[in-house]
Amino acid sequence: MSHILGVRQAQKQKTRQALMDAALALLEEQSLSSLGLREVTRAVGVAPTAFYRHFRSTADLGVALVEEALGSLHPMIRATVTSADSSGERIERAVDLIAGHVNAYPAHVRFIARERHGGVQPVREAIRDQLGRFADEVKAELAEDAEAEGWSDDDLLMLSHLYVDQMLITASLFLEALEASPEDRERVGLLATRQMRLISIGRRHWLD
Amino acid sequence: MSHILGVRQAQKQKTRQALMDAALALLEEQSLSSLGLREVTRAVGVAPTAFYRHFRSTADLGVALVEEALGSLHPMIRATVTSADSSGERIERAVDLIAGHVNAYPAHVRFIARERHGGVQPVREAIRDQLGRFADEVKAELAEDAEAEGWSDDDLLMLSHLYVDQMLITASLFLEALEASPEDRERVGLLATRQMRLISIGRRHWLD
DNA sequence: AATTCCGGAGAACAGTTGTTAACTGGATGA
DNA sequence: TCATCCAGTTAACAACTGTTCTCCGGAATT
Repeated sequence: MSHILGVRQAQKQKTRQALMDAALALLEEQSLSSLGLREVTRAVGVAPTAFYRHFRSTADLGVALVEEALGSLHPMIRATVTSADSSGERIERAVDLIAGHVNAYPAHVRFIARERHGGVQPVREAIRDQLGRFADEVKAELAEDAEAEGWSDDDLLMLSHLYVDQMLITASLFLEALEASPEDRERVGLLATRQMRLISIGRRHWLD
Repeated sequence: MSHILGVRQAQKQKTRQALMDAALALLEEQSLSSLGLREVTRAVGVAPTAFYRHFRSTADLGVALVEEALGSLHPMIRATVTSADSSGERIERAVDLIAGHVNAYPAHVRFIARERHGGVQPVREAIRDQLGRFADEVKAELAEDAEAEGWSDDDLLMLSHLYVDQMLITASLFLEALEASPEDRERVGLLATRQMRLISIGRRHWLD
């Protein structure tokens, strides 16, 4: 996977990552469409023109951030949804996964929630594509379940989107509760768990 | 309700509304956090300083837009959720209401979807408050239903939030499909209907 | 009819923005 | 070792931003 990079390429990737990190930090208090290129380079400590060595524009940077934020998440989602044990345990595992991810990468989660409907079209599209892939993968997992007997492809995808959207809503709620009391965060977890459970109950009786 | 305004106050409200309309139009291609005050006044055709006669800042304008976009929606939601006939018909009515509203006020819907998780805190809070009120009202309607027998207040509110979030997701999908083919828009409607139906099925079997 | 009020205009302010061009100096490959 | 490459720098550009202060003219009040 990892090539042995020369000193030059390593340095380039380092500043590129620094630009992305700085942007992500700045985006906690604004939207991508108001993020200035000079603002980012100033935070990193490089000249404004250095930005162009890595990105064509801040929108371009945003697309790269989408890849960073969601690209590595696919195996985790698959692993979480798979799990052949009880449905209740699967839900708890999913909620815990989300809570843990929000704790570990709050800026990434905030960025995705913010720019999913944000003012920069290419970024919206990148997020939509990634979420669409999530839905496809969840669908593939659901299809292998015994409960999927008799379900049409269309209905499976419908349910998958419901789950994916619910995951995002839950992540956003955990994010809001990040600086709140532990009891509040626990309450968010319980709320999300019950909502997922209700959806799963609907799934179980869908074919009645 | 409506006072008879003097010429002066009428003119003031007129330019205030013009500022809000221009801002809403400009926000179709960017986020509020990048909306400049001069940009808005230029679009209206007034001096930049005139802006301050109406709003302290663009964030302030945003809060006013939230009120305009969501404030008048409460009675509609109540009326749609009430309706004592079949659950299936109620869902279809709700989806139609959403589709119609998106067609009638696309810029408002886009604004809410965009700024709900956007970069301007006061606006986020204003939207959160309004959506919270929606959830409370939906909950009150659900509580009067016969199916609410044995439901805890907490579970009713859980379900209400699920419904409200689902409405927003649906509105956002309709928005994306606004310029798509009529078949695509119909597909969005069917998807949303089935998702709402699945949630309603989950509701029916919640107490099992 | 005389006075106050006030929404909007005008000019000016110091800072900021994206983008260009030409450059430097160390890593790279022959 | 020497020529090439290229990430990052410096300087300059016109255009733009939010905000202040001063002023105007017509509506509102007395």
